[in-house]
Amino acid sequence: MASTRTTRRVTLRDVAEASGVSQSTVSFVLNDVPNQTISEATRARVQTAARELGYVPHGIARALMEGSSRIVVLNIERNREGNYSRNFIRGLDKELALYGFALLVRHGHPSKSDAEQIANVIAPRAVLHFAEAYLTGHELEDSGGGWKNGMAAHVLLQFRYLSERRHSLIALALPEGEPLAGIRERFAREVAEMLELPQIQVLSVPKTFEQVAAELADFREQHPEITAIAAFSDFTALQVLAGMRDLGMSAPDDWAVIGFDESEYAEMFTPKLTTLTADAEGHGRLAARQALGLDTSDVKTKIGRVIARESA
Amino acid sequence: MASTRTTRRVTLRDVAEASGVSQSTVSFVLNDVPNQTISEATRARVQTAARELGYVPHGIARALMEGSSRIVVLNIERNREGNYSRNFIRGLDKELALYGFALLVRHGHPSKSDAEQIANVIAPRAVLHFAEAYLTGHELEDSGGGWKNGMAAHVLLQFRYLSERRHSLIALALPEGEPLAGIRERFAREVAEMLELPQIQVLSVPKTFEQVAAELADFREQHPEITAIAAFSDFTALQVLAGMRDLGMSAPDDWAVIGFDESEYAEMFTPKLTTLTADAEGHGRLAARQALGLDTSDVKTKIGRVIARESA
DNA sequence: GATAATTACTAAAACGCTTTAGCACGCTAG
DNA sequence: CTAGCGTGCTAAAGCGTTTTAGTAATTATC
Repeated sequence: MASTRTTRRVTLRDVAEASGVSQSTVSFVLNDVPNQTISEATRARVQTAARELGYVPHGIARALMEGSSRIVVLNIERNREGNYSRNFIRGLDKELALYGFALLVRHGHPSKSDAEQIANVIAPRAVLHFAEAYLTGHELEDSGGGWKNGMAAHVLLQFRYLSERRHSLIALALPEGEPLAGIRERFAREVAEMLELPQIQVLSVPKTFEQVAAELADFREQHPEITAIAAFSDFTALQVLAGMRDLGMSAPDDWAVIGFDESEYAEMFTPKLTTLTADAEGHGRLAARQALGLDTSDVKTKIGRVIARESA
Repeated sequence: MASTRTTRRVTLRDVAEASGVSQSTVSFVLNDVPNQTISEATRARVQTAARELGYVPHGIARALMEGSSRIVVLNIERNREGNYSRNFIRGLDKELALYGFALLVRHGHPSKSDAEQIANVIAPRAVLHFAEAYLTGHELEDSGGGWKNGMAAHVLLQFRYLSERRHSLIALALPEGEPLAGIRERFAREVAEMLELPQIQVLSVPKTFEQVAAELADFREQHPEITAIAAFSDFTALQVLAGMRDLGMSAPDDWAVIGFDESEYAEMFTPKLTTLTADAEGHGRLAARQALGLDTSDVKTKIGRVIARESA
C-alpha cells in the first residue's frame, strides 16, 4: 500500500526526498534530459524511488511549464461516422498514447469561439481536422503504377475493380455539400486517365433521401451510357442503391455500384453492397506522428482491398 | 491592436498593472468571488482593463490551482454510433460550454491504464460513461400513466404503438453482448405489465450478420405466436429485417418491426423501418448539468415520438 | 473616547513541474 | 601553477492562477 492517509499525490519532491537528491535531478532523470551528466548510480536510485512511490507526473503542472498540454484535439464533422473514421480515431488515439498524449475528439463543426475556448481551457499541443488529416500523409505516392495509400488509392481500387469487370463508363457519386468532394473528383480524374478510361461523370447525391430517386432518374436520362457508379462512401452507395430500387433499376445489371468503407449496413442491404476496406487505423497512426512532428517513415500502412459482394 | 510584439499572453498581472490594483483583486473581481468587499469603482476599472487587454484566463494555470481542469470526459463504446449518441454528445457539449467546460470524447473501451493516463494528463472534472449517463436522470418518472423520459419511456412508446396496431405478443430484439440489454429487458417487462400485455419474449440478435437468419428461424419455431418485434436500436431492427428477408418473411405481415433512433438508413431499407425519435440532445444537457453537480430541474426534455413507416 | 467591526484592498504562499544558472570538485593543458 | 573544462549535481526562478492571512483606514458600538 503506497498511500499513507487519504491518497495524496506523489510529487517530484517526494521522489527527491526519498532518493536523497534535488527535484531538478529527479526531473532530469525521469525525463531523460539530454546534456545532463548524472551518474548511473543516482539514475538508478531515482528510478527505483519513483517506481516504488508510484510517481506519475502531473500533466497539468507540466503543461503550465511547457506552455501546452499533452493533448491533441481532433475535430470531426457530424456526418463523418463510419468504419473509416472510427478506426482512424482508434489509430490516432493508440499512437498518441504511446507518447503520453491523449486524444480529445470534438464532434460537430467547431466555431471560432469554440476553438478558442478549447485552446484556453486545455492548451492542446495540436489541433487536427479529420478531413485534412485524412489526406495528409497520403499524398499521391506513386509506387509502380498506383498509389500506396489514401484517397487517391481508394479511388484507384474502385475504378480498377470496375474496369476489370468490363465497366469503362463510370460515374462518381458524391454527396451534395461534401467538402471533400472536390478533391475526390480530382483524384478520380487522374485515376481515370491512368487507367485509360473515358472521361468520368459526376452524380451529386442529395442529402435527403426523398430527392435521391428523382436525381438518379435525371442522371440516367442525361448519361444513358454510364454502367457503373463509384461512390464516395458506403452511405452514398446505399442511397444510390435505394434510389435505384425506387426506380425499378437493379444492381449490378443496370448500374454496378461500389462503395467505400465497409459499413455494417452494406451486407444487410439488397443487393449486398460491394465495397472497400482501408487501413484507417494505420492512417490514424500516421496522422498522430505527423501531429507530434515525429518521423513517419517507419509507419507501415496496409493497402486497401475490395470486398466483392453483389452490387458490382 | 492589443498585442505589442509577438502575441504574449495577457495575464492577470497585466490586468492588475493596467488597473492599478493587485492580482488578487483582479481575480476576485473577475471570478465574482463571494464575501469579498470590493468597491464598484474598482470593479468597473478592473473589468474594463480586462476587456481592453483581451484577457482570457489560462485554463491550465487555473487547473493547477483548482486541482482539476474544466474538462468533462465522455467515454463511449465503439458500437454506439447513431443519431442518439450524436445528439446526446451535442447536447452535452453545448451545455458544458455554457459553464466554461469542454467535452472530451474518448472512443472505445477505456482500459484502466488509459483512464489513468487521461486523469494524469488533463485531470478532468468528471468522467462520464455513455451507457450510464444515458440512464441517469431518466429514472422512471411516472407522470400520469407513463414515463416522461429515457429508456423506459422509449420502450413504452414502442409497445404502445405496437399494441395500438393490435399486436400483443411482442418480442424484444436485443443485441448479443450488449451491456444495456439487461436493463432494457427489465423496463420492457414493466412496460408490458403496465399495458397489460402478455409476457414478452427476448430475441438475441447475433453480431455477425451471417448468423442472424438462422437465429431468427430458431426463434420463429420456438415462439410462433409472436407477431411483433421491438428492437433495441435501428441497427438491430435492420438486422432483423434483413434476416427476415433471407427467410422469405416480410414486415409488417409476418412480424411488425419497430426500431429506435431514427437512423439515416431506416428509410433506405425495404421495407422502410418504423422507428422512434428521442430528445437525445436534451438528455445530453441533463447529463451535463448532472456531471457539474448543478440543478437539473429546469432542463426540459421533449418526449420521444414514433416515426411510422412501413415495417410496423 | 476606546474597542470592535466592517470595508477595501494587498502580500505571499501554493499548485507541481521544467529549466537556467551556477557551484564544487577533480582533471588536463600550457 | 593557473586557467580551463568536464562531471555531477543543487538552488531557485518561473509558468498563471486561486486563496489565505493580514493590513490600514473607516465606521459603528457602548
